[in-house]
Amino acid sequence: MASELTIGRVAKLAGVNVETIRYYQRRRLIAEPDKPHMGYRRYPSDIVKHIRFIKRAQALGFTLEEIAELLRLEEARACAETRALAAHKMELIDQKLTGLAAMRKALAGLVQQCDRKQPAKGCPIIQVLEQD
Amino acid sequence: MASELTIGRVAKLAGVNVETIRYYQRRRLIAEPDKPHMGYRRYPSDIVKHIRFIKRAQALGFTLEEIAELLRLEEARACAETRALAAHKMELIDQKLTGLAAMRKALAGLVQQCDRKQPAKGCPIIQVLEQD
DNA sequence: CTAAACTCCGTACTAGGGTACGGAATCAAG
DNA sequence: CTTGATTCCGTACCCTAGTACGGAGTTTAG
Repeated sequence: MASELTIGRVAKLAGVNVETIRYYQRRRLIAEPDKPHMGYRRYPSDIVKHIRFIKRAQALGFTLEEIAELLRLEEARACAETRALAAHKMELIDQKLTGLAAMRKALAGLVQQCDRKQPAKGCPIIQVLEQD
Repeated sequence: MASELTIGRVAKLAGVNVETIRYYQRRRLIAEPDKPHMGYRRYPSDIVKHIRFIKRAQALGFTLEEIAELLRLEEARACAETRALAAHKMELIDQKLTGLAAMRKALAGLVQQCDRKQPAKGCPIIQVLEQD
């Protein structure tokens, strides 16, 4: 393992854009390989797992900044902190869920009113938006 | 009604920043008053309702672009299209709700695993993120 | 009348997560 | 060896919804 890959091969293997890898390096989410072999980077194949880690964490709702923190915690084997980060993220997701559910309910009510309304009484949705 | 207001008074009455009003003008969400009286805009007091309309629509999850559309539909008294816009927005919200609920569930599972795990078996959250 | 407050305008900046561009150098295939 | 693909780098740009800035002109209160 740890054979040497070019950035393009890493990108293909990880399913991301080359630019994304360069971006993650700038954000310090992944290390830049030490020896720019004749000016070109060579990556250990582990880097692909690393990128997949990032993508999985994103799918769980973490931002890149939080993922940087997760990676530090991984290194430190700090399970308690990791748990706390996940729990905190869960709370934020709960808040978003609550807000969206309220929006959904309000919209559903308006759409229903539209379907029940007597013609020539004006659009109920517009009326609600216009109300004082 | 329709007394003349300065931009600052409009902002205060509508509860937004002066810059926000200028921004809405650039986005063509609100009309720029015709007579820049000595270089200064004068707004009819109706504009305040108009801005509140925008803010209410935002609270329902509409983007400014969609709100521009809503305003056109208001003018056209096009209730059917308005209903369609609201229904579409509701679908998008449903999609977001589904995605967030999945995230929440995954995170909740991971946090629970953390609480049940035997020490020295590694952090379950990290393990899931690392998995192949 | 003077000073403070307000308004004008265009432009730049914020967050988040990348994508696109362009010229130079280098690598790989035929 | 030549051609085309890849890589390098920095910088600019995309989206959304504003906010901030700075200098000049104007209005209003004291």
